[in-house]
Amino acid sequence: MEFEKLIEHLRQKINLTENEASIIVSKLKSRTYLKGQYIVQEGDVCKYQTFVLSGKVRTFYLDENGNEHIIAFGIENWWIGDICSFTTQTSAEFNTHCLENTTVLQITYKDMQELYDLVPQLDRYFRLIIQKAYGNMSKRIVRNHSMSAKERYTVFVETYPEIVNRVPQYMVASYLGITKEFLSKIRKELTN
Amino acid sequence: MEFEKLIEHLRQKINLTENEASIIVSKLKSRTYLKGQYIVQEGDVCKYQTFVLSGKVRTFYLDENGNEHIIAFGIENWWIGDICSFTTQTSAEFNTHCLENTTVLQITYKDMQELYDLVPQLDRYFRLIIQKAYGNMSKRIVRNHSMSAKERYTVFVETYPEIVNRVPQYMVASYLGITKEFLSKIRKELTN
DNA sequence: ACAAAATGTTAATCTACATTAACTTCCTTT
DNA sequence: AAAGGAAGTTAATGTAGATTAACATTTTGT
Repeated sequence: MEFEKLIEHLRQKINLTENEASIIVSKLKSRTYLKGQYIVQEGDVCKYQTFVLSGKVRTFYLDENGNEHIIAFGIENWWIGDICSFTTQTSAEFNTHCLENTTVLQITYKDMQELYDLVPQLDRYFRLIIQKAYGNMSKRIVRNHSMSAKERYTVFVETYPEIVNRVPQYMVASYLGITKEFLSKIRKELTN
Repeated sequence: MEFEKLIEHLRQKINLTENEASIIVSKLKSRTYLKGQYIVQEGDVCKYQTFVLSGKVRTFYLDENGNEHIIAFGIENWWIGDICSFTTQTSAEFNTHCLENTTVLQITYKDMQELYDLVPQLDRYFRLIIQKAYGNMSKRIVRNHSMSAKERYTVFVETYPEIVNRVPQYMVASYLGITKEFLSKIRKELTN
């Protein structure tokens, strides 16, 4: 069943008794969003910790000039949303938007706090997950400062081949922090 | 005593019994590094989780052209080092270098794993710490993509006034991802 | 107190990438 | 299958910030 997919995912990092697994399952809600719908909107509080079962989303910031800046993509088996907003239950600065019909599992803030007390291993699981994400963010900052746009694009293609082919090019450009026109030029140079 | 400073710090986020506190204290080693010494060097494995009691450090990446890119500063009450290297016990890509004589508390990788089992609240503590750091990193990426260097400098000055005045300007420039010459120009414009 | 090193400034020139705008191709809806 | 919108391309021009190099100032070690 679909809840099992998350439990399996958790068990790659932590041990869970059957009882603990069923406690977690009891807090999960499954939901499907349609392409174009928002899971989190800027200004709202991010209500759920959200795990993607299938589909594809992007998390982006909208600046004062109305330009989008993509912070992250999210596909199968990724946790998504505005972590900052969720953990502090304050209004979100970021938007999480579905690029396809997307099926997710969600846990409310209150349930999540209870879960952390009922299943302490979840503290460990999320510590491990976020440690890794933090390491990746650090490296992304370094790359932004030390590499040219062309090099960054090449690294992105190698790191996330499954994303490059599934999202519009202009979103890859936004993720890399360049314009779609410049990415287009880079791609032309790379094919020659 | 100096170990108490860390315990107090932990108790701002989690509850610790006297027994748990003394278990943690039993794993701590205090050490002083001199100005100019390295706590972590690129290529070595980051051996310790390190908490700064006093002093000041920077963590930077050295690119292939020999340019430094500062990822983070670290002062009193901050955890520092190369998280990626520590958590995977693989060789570090980053260097952590003392800008002043710096006194720290350190826990080895092995002791840290034992501590997580003996004091499960530590999983929570580090989850909370890293969640926050991750949120800050996300915002830093957004600012790098959406704001001019002048705006980023202004935000930096407002956010970390205690750092701006205590580190050389060229390091602030490196942290912001610009050259020292350009930062000099920005500062001149801002004083007019 | 002095010399040497580290840090900071200025200004000219250069370049990676942005902006604009016109055009093409692809995708969706009916 | 036609039409309209979304996505991608091309090319000219503009600009934020890099590079270089010479010089000024501050800090440090002896």
